[in-house]
Amino acid sequence: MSTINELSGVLDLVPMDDCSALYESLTSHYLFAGLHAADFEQLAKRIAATSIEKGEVLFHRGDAAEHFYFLDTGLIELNLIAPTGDKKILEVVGPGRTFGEAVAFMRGHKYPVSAEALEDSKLCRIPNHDYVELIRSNSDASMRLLADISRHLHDRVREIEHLTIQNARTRLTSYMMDHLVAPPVDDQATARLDLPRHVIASRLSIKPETLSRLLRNLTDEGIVSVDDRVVFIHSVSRLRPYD
Amino acid sequence: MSTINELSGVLDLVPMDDCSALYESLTSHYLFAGLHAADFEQLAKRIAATSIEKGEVLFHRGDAAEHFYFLDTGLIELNLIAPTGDKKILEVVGPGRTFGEAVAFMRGHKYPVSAEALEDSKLCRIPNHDYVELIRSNSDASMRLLADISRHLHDRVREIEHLTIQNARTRLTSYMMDHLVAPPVDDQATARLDLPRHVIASRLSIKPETLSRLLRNLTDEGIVSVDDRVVFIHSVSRLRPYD
DNA sequence: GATCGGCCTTGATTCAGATCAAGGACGCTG
DNA sequence: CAGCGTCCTTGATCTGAATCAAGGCCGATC
Repeated sequence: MSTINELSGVLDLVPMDDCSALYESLTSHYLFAGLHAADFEQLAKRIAATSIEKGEVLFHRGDAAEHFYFLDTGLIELNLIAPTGDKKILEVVGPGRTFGEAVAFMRGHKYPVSAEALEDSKLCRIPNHDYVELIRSNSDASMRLLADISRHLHDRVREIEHLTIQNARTRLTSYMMDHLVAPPVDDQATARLDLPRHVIASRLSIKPETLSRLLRNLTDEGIVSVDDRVVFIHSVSRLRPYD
Repeated sequence: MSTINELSGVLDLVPMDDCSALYESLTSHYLFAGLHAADFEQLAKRIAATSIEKGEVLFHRGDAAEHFYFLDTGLIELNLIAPTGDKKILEVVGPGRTFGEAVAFMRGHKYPVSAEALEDSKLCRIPNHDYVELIRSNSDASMRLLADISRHLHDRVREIEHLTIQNARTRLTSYMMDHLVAPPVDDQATARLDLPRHVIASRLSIKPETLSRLLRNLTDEGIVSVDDRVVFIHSVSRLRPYD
């Protein structure tokens, strides 16, 4: 699997300001919203729009990290890969979100994860250096970035909690509760499991077989009904007895 | 177990500037080193020195987080506790290090972990609000804090990697390599496991019995010799075959 | 509409690590 | 130095999830 970096000669890396819709959605992101218009225009000149196809790898873990990314359309997975080939999906990033922004401050400036497209995606590539220089003189933006990275940190702590003091079943039920289409009413709710089963399994650090069996158990116990990607939860309190 | 907060009436919360040695070590910490002397003096007025005994809990997960801490002497564990009572030690903090500083920027301002003293400890308590106000006007300090929190984030990602795509034995060997007394020479090295076994086990997310058995296996295989807290590694390359 | 190839499910079996249970080795205290 | 508690080790057994192995269910392609 080749990376964008290796291929950048043939990829459509266009200046971002050629693309006004993208410009709009970027400026409304909280990491850019605080910037002065003139400053952002300067930065925009260094931002490139690009796209990658499903299955392509945007960057590998360990690659030198010169940029972070804003996802316009599509879906990107951030993963870790074992020497044995086993893969753990840490996070699935959807449109309107950034990723890789914390790496700018890490020693060594290497990506700690790989990024691979789960679907054809459009994104823009923001140079770390220029962004950092910009926020250095903008304390509001710095505070937003601090909040952003702290939230990531908190999310990782929660993940470690799930992995260590909870089991596979609880991880699945947490995942469901995080993917409700609406808040529960009358102890009932509906969740959309809007990703392929094997992707959800990897996010939960289980095998697809185990995910399948857990869903079967919950169904047999009368707690949920599963219809393809939609899970109807008959009893939230039975699904999450310790909440 | 009661918290410092509940007990603060009886605890020796003294103004930090009464204690010049502590003052010294604080100013040399990288989160404070960048501050102007005058600014720091202002902040110091709001910093309180305190101490807690082994086994006491400094704060519980979920407590409102108004302060972060600098550890002067002693040892503090940051842990997560399951409803079942199982405990996972996320990190063991030693003298000269801070903890809780990322929480200032988290939504809700609640500690995501608990902090408990592994040994009698002396520390100082820095009010989040004052510190944030100070670094807001100091871009160098902001950048240092960003680097600090990003490093924590990276550490958590590495931990997730260990938990998901590696096994207990590999976690132990990584831990050993992180606790060498000196760089390996001639494929040999010495590690100090300077914590009680059950603490190391919890850090590695295994049971003490498993840790004991893993050390036995490594010994039986002739890879290490264990003498109480000192582990002599006869062959680093056999200990870590994939490095 | 037959064939193919992904993706998911189901069943049988295995395995890493947990749990349960029993000592052993100490450092303390009286 | 006897008695005790804490921590660690060892052995036997159990268990949650992985692995191995078949099918089943599509949707795509000719």
